[in-house]
Amino acid sequence: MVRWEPGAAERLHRAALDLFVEQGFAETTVPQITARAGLTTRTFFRHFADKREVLFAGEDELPAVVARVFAEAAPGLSPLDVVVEGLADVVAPRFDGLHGYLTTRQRIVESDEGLRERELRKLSVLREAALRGFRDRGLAEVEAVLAAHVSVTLFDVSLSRWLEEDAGRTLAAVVRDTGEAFRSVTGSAPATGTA
Amino acid sequence: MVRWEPGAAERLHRAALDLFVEQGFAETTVPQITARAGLTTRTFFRHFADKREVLFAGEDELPAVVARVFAEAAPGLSPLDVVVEGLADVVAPRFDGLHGYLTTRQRIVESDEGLRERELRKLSVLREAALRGFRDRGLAEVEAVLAAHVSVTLFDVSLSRWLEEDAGRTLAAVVRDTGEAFRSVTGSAPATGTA
DNA sequence: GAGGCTGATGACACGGTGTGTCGTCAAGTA
DNA sequence: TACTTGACGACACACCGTGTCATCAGCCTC
Repeated sequence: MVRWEPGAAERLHRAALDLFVEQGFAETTVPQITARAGLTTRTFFRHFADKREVLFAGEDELPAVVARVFAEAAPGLSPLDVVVEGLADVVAPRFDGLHGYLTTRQRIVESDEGLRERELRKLSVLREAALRGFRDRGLAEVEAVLAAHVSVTLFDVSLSRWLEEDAGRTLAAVVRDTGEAFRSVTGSAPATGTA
Repeated sequence: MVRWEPGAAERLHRAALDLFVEQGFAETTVPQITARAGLTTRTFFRHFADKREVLFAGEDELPAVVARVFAEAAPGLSPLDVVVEGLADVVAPRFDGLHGYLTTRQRIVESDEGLRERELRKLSVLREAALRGFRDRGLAEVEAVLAAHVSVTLFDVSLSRWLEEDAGRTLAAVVRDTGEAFRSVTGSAPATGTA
């Protein structure tokens, strides 16, 4: 006989999400989550650093994905091309099946200041990964920093736009579209990519 | 005879900053701060929403400054020129006398994850102010969003660079320099401003 | 298969955060 | 003098997050 039901982390995750949707994030306490999952409060904090972290589980792998973007980028591309092509080809496909989940998740995050803070911090971790990538490509420090900011901007804006759309387009398509809008608003030269 | 010494908020602010420098942010408790300021714990939370907010007091006025940037921007300028000129002429002068204070403040913020989260959230409030400004200038939604992101990037990067420098340059000079670097890394057309 | 090890969980205590509520009292106002 | 307004003290309290130790199923080893 098993002493505990398996999959504690996943049960906590589902219980937490259900409660966040039912009654709001701030109004949900950790004891409520663990009661629904059949565990103790202490166990919750063994799986998640804090209450907010439930909504960001599994995002730890994204920096590695960013690293792969730079590993696979052609040598001659401009910084902007690296970002747009990398986001569209490497990053975006990882999100395509998650439109539904990410939409409800987004609604929860936007309902709470603390969650928005955490989300911005997660994006800044991605920015640091991109910064390393641009440094390795030989960009000067200031330019690498700026390129990293632009990368995260394009990712963030593209994801937001994609989630606002009911369905239809892929995230990759939105990324390319957002990239064009970026070139337009900054007066940048058109893509030099291997179109 | 006065019942309480005046300037409770400022006393709390000074006591908190001193303690943060002496023993670190996380290691400092609110009761420690209020004891040093000669007040009670409850009173601390009447002046600051939470412990972190001590380090962001007085920044509530920045969105209004951003609004002024757009109110004073010449009609024909490109989005990038609006940002660079506005930051250099309107925003930067407000910081010039604060290099010393902002440096120690920055050191504290960088020492704590929670503080970095809060700082990013404050920047995103500025971004929303810039977004309204670009919308009012008639930019399409996507382009306004991207321009707002770029604005905050230039502000954030410029401020960081300025604080890293010992002294010498004004923040406005760093802003213009960062703007040039941005044009370089994104392949943008040079400034069309009233040089 | 007996013993030992490991890893996840329960149980308990505890300091710190942030809020609700009520009482107190100086200062301003009529 | 009487009333009102703030700012603060005092107290209680729920929740957050952590440290610590006991427990016990499953696995490994000999």
